[in-house]
Amino acid sequence: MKYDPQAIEAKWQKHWTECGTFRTREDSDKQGYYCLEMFPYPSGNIHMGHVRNYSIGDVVARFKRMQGLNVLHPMGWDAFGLPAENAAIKNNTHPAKWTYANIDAMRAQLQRLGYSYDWEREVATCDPEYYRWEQLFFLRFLEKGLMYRKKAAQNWCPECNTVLANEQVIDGLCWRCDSKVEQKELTQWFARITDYADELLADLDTLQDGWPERVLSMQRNWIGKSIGAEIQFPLEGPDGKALDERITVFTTRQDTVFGASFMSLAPEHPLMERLIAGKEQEAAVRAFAEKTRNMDSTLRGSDAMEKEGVFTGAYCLNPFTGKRIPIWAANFVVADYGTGAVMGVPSHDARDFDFAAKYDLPVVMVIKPEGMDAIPAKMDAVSLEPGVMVNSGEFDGLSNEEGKIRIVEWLEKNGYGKRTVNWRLRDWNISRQRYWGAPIPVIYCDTCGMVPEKEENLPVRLPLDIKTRADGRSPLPDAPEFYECVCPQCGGKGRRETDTMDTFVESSWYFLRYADARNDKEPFAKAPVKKWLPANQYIGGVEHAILHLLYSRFFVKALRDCGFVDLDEPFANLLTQGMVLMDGAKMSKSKGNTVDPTEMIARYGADTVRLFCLFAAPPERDFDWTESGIEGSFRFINRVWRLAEELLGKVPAMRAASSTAADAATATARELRLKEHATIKKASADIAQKFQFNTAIAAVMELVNAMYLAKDELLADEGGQRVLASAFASTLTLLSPVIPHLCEELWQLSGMTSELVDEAWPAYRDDALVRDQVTVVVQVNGKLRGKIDVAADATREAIEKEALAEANVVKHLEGLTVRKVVVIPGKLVNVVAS
RNA sequence: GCGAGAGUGGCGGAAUUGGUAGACGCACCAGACUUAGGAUCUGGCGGCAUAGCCUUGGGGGUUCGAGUCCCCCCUCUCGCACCA
Repeated sequence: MKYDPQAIEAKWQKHWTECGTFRTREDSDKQGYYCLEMFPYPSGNIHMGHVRNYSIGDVVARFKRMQGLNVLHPMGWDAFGLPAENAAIKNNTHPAKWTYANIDAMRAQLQRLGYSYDWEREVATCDPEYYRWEQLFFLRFLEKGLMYRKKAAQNWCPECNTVLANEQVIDGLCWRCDSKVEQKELTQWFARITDYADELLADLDTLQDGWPERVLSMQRNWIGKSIGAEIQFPLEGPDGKALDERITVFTTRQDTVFGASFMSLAPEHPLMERLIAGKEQEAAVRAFAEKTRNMDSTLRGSDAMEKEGVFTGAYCLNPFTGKRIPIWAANFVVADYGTGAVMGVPSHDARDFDFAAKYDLPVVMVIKPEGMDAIPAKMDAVSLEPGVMVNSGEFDGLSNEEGKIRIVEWLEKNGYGKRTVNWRLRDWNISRQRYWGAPIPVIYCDTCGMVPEKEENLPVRLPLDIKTRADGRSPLPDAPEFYECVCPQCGGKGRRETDTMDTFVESSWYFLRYADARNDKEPFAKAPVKKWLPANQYIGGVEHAILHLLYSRFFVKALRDCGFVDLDEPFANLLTQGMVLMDGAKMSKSKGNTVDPTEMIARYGADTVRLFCLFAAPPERDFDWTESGIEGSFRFINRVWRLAEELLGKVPAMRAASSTAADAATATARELRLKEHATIKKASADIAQKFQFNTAIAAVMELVNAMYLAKDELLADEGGQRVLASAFASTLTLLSPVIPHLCEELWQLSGMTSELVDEAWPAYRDDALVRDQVTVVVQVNGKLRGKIDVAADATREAIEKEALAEANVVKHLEGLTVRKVVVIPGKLVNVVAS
């Protein structure tokens, strides 16, 4: 009988659906296990990246199930977002229609792969039954001050016609369409993620064991905590005395403050106008500021940009010494980091050193490196070494680390500054000027100002009977049927907010909704969330290392503080799977190097596609899709199929349980039985400890190879047949999470009345792993010279004696004196001789 | 510059954590079966001057023994960055 994956897979998929095999039981007394994969954007077609992601997840889910856990394995759709709108415009349809059709198509594709999802918990974020809860969260966040509106320069993508969060601007370009991002002054809604900066950073330590170091480090970088001080430099008045007005700088090197020889301000600094007004430098500074402003933002942030500055004509005073310090406008000072002002210490900062050299500013050493005798009169290079404070008045002689603390104490005592922490993280702009998103539930009223929508009026529905605009701009501001409303406060005429929420808001909590997906009274009840979260395993691409994974962590903490959950972190363990490449490059439509999973399934079946995705490389690494590679996986599956056919015809004992030592009477039978148990041991460890599916599969391949070699001999007697049957049953069990359809079919053909999905994961028997003879390798001075077979329980002395007698060993010892013999029983002997 | 990860056959990748380097698969070669083989089965397959020698990016070191541990260097990938 030919292996017919299409028929087999259809049969079992139908069976699983009809029996509700993968429906998660809330009433089970088994321990729960939440296996979560990043939900897809419903583009209409799954790609190989999805197949890889979800195949990994499915093996984990099925494996944990077989280990006796009650598994929650849900799937849903990240269904709002721009592509739907763009596609709708292009194809003259509606985003909702397009999206729901895509969801249907992709659901069918995922089902065709045989994934063990509980489809009854499916969520689509564009469903009002989903986003109504998000609007509720928004209102509660608003109440708590975690959402707020502010006017500021924002990242604006002219192509997408919307603002972008900082996290969505990559090298000055839009993350989605690669257009150059512009700055635009707008009033926008922000989530106060910076309130959680400290906790988001600190809690990364609790994820140390479960998350990849790479992701932790990326998040640390992004949050960007730096500890230092704010120092206030009074401006110099016309009489040379200090004014009340001060320039505040942020520095991490307050210990070098005595070496400050210039002050540099961002050209956009708010004090700038005042400083230059009426001075002879005024025109020059203006021109410089203009030039800097017009500079390409990507160029301004690059190494290539020349560091330039212009003297403003104004001075400030060092609060420690009263020394005059010239104030410069400098193009390298970033207006929105720190305070937009930097004290220039050329002696101990590389950039300041270059700047001082260029404009001939003084360079004074204030930190003398350890081991240096005299303070050099002139510094010809920057010094970044730790050391002892010099030229620093009362602080002379302190180590610079001690100095940091003492300087801060002085600042705080004298009112010239304080210890401070500066963050790179900025609040999350969640407003989007697009149509296909969740409406922000607030109303603007001429009398009352901004008024939150009443909770009982949720959801604020996104109107579906509305035509999208050809230019991509949101139709909502032109849709009175949407924005015209009654002010919830005064009953007067109100106007709804027409911005929608960033789709990353939806994906920041979908994993909570899965725990209680059909609840229509509240976003989720507390009990199921407590039961299932944090998710035991989260699996997805590393491209979300910052965006989605940081937002979700923030969201959970904010929900916790609003009383919705009792949870600090959403994902206990994270696996970031590698990309699927083709000819060394990421598969992409523009490069034309894609492989369509649907086509591969039609040709080989889902099991083969799953097998190849898992076997080709360890999950976290990228792998190259190759035609011959998937052929190899198909060949292996056929090999298992043929082996089954052969055994089914000849082995009456296929139904037998695990073979016994008595069955394994011959050497070949003993070897195969040992191999069976060794394979169980290795495959279990590879999957359980490291999700190394590739080596687990390789081990089973070895077992199959061994069965091929042994079968003719073992088929001869009943004991041998039982050993074969047992090994084959183990093969099916071990492979079932990877290629479930084939295994289930062969299990049934073997006469089993149970189903493999309900079988327990096999356990190996220690006694089956015991050998009476073992091979020990013999080295002479670390070089392999021979092998000996000895009894497994042979003494060290016996092994040593045997080793020294081995012919090739004897030859290599000729003329040498044995100095030492290292014996590792069961492994090797190393004869040290000279 | 800072941070993280990685460098092993023609290729994807293994190596029980200091103990036979190259499991398993791909590609390739040979044999068997066959009317046929792009099917299947069996075997071979790092390199070389082949009783042996060399070999895990390069160079040192520790050790009876190093892909694995330590030091120095090189290359690549990713993230952050005139960040004060």
